[in-house]
Amino acid sequence: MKSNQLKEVALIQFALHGYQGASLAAIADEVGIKKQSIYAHFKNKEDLFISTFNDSIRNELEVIKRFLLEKHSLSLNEILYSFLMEYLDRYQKDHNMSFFMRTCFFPPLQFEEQIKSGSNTFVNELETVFLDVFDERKDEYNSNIDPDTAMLSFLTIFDGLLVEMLYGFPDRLEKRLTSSWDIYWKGITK
Amino acid sequence: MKSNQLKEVALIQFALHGYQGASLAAIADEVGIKKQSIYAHFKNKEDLFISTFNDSIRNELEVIKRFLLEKHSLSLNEILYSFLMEYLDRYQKDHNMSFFMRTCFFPPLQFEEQIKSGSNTFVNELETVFLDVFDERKDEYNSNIDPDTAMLSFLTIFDGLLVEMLYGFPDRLEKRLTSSWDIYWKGITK
DNA sequence: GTCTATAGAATGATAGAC
DNA sequence: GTCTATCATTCTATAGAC
Repeated sequence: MKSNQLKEVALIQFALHGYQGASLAAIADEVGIKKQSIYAHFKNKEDLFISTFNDSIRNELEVIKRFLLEKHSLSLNEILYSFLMEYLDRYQKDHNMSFFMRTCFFPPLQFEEQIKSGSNTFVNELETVFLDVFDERKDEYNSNIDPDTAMLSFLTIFDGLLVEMLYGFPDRLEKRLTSSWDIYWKGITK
Repeated sequence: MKSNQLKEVALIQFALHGYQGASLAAIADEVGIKKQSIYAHFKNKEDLFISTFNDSIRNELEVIKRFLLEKHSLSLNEILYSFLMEYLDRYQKDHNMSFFMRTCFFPPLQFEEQIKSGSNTFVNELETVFLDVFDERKDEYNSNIDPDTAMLSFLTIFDGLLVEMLYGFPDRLEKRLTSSWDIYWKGITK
């Protein structure tokens, strides 16, 4: 379907240049049609953008849930650490993360409310699925620590590593990952 | 000086709308001149942007160094925790952080190298000044932990909280701050 | 240093033929 | 559903008067 193809290309263009920086001409060009033909599939640029954003939320949650399902039989330590590594690695290959973060962190002001609502749904869902992980594995970390606390502090480190990834220095990211994990694991186990 | 005034307004416009989304007309308008008059102060839009960015790095480092100087007599625990709180609080009042993060995380592609060089300088300097803090206070946390590790994992949490701040839900940020701090402090002291 | 006038290109969008 | 033709608007930028 051509509208999906348009959304795929739009995702990359919006990720690279932002909403205002991405032009319909460039998107159409890469799909192999004229920019006017886009209007047969989407009402306007705003419509294309919001459709792309809604897809990207779904996609992002799906990737995370599939990961946790795959790793379900592993230990807490293995699940969490491999999640950090695999998710960070994905950034290089998949523009969905980049688009999603750019849009949530710095939304075009005319979409602010819609995007905030979407990102709120996303983070709530993310916290819920990770809380499950910590709830099911209470025997693998200090029993004095609330699962909610363990989950929230893990996700904060996750976000912090995303920032370092955005800065774009792989060596530094590597050092931050091992250091953060070292202190975090000490923190929830000792 | 009018060129400083232009940079101040440009900072806000770039922070809110990004490089492509901010127009010279809007910037000039807010300063009270015509857009053509900007060219008496800056060669072009790129020049205005890069000048604004270079100022913002200097400003950001200055704020951090001044903070650490002010709090120099406090304990490690107090310094780090108050840094997190005061820095996050500043985001609401000062567009410099917003502009700086937006530019470093998602640079306009034509400036990619210059911005990467600037952000590299910034993060290196940030790590250096915080390493000093940890080096001078080795008696306040577990002696088995390398100061570098303690510093890097602290800055990762700091970045993670910045992300939560960008999402824009103050209640959730508050919970993440207390949870992360709880686990982090356990991690470096026990 | 600021203004008016203007160029030249690109943008999002619409109308209508096929 | 895609095309050509076209429109209105906006954008960065330059030239030259004051």
